[in-house]
Amino acid sequence: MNVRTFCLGILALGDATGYEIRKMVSQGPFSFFSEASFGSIYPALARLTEEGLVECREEAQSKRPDKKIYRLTSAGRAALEAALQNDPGPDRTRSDFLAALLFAECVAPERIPAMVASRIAQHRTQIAALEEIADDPDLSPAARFVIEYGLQSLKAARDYLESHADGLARELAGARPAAE
Amino acid sequence: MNVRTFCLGILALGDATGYEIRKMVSQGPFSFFSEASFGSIYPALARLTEEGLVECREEAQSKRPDKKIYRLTSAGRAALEAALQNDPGPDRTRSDFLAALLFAECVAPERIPAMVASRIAQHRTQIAALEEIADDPDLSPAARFVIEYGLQSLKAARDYLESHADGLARELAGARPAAE
DNA sequence: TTCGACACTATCGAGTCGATATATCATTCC
DNA sequence: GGAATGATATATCGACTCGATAGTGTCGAA
Repeated sequence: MNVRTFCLGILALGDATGYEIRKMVSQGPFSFFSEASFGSIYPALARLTEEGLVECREEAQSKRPDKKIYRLTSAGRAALEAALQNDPGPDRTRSDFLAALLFAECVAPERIPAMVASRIAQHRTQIAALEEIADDPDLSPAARFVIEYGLQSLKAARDYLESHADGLARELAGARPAAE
Repeated sequence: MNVRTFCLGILALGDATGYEIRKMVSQGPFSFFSEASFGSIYPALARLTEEGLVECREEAQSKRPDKKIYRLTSAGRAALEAALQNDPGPDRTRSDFLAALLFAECVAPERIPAMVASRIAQHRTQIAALEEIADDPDLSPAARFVIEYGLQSLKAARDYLESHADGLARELAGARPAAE
């Protein structure tokens, strides 16, 4: 799914500005499984407007810069439906942490325990943020499902780190006892 | 972590051709948390060679196209160590599936149960593939740790889908009973 | 009163993806 | 026997996306 389709989808949930779309992607219920920067959102919205899939009404505000509020057209809704027909590609996880672990093992193994500890903390923060979102009683069934899904896999990852960090440290230490 | 650093890291584990790097990224122990296409690997290797961080020896093969085997130089190893100093950014999961679920809810809710079912199948396949890799007794401690980590979070996701798919379907059906 | 956070727009260069091209051999299937 | 497929291996190109940056104004806090 490209940013284009993503914008269509978010606008299907309600009108929004580019700024709001960005906020949903980076903080809202979408935050843990998607990314999109202004550099892709604004051009996407511009092109979608050209093609008549979204409409834009400009709202001049006296106190702030103009708002451009985008709204899905019926052509846009049809395009979104079409895009949802083909089944979504596989999930892709990008983890610099795991990559760094593998590389560190052969370049700087002494750093590994600290890396794992720091990652556990990050996981806890992320879980807390998601749990806060999950508290909202107004979530739609699908939104709740998605958030719980993320929470479960995040917690599994955290639990794994917490219960196996020491084991890894021991193995690493054991493999190169001369280093100490 | 960019493809550049990624190549350095993989070469730290052993000499390789561009093709082999690609295979490790798309199939090996790296497959579930990283991606990189030829379009980024080859330019990265070329630049790394220019900069003296990797060396390339060409091996003319009679029956196949020439192999360009890349090897990390000591400068390359130093660069990798430096890159591993700054702690890795947060993990990012990109899930078109979850996005599609949220969008489908308001555009084509009747498709959701099929989408979930298809995703469960995909998860099982992915888990089986990872378990096969995990069977290798020669895995280094860190590699085993990384694979187990992936396996745990993948299984948690699968379990969640398996045990909550029906609930979601029921809620969806309940919310729009007139559709049936 | 200056500082930073927020709301809102937008662009640019560098990096990356996905498709495609080229070529040879091995295997498999009809 | 021959055709199709797929693995090994190289590499490029256009389109897309990221991350940084820039501008402009409000508001609250230090």
